[in-house]
Amino acid sequence: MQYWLMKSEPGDVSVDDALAAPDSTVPWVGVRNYQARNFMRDAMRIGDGVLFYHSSCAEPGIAGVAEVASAAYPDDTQFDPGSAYFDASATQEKPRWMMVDIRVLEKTRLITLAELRSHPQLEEMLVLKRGNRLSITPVTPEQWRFITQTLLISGARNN
DNA sequence: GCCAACGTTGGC
DNA sequence: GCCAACGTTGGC
Repeated sequence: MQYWLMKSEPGDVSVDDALAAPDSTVPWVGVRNYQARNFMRDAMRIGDGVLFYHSSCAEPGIAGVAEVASAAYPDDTQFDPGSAYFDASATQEKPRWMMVDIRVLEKTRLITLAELRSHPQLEEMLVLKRGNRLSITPVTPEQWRFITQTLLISGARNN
């Protein structure tokens, strides 16, 4: 069992959008970065924990808890010339980009970037590192526990 | 919209 | 394989 943080632009796919989908599950379309793809293709397992992060928006932060709901499979938008995610060098025989399905388990209070940065326990989180641009990053068990237990459960009483 | 930081591309 | 130029990310 591993843990991940996955960024999505809420104007594209938000936690609410995922919850509105059948089985609260959405395909993680559009990853076009090799490192992020490799995480999905090589390291993710069904049932892994996912922090659903809203990025490139007014209030960036963790907005939900989710899980990996499928093995990796080809992202069909790479084959679609009409898609913003089209990749001319990908073929059906040799797909370049993969994705997994993500099932949202719970919409949480928004844990903002500023709040995440305020906790020394989280200072090693990759998503908080200077210049980080990876849309998928591993989360340690300790970080996962701190966020899902301390911030979301204990913290929920204060909200 | 700005811009720092990083990833990718492509000429050599 | 180097590295400059370019494109993208994403917070502010």
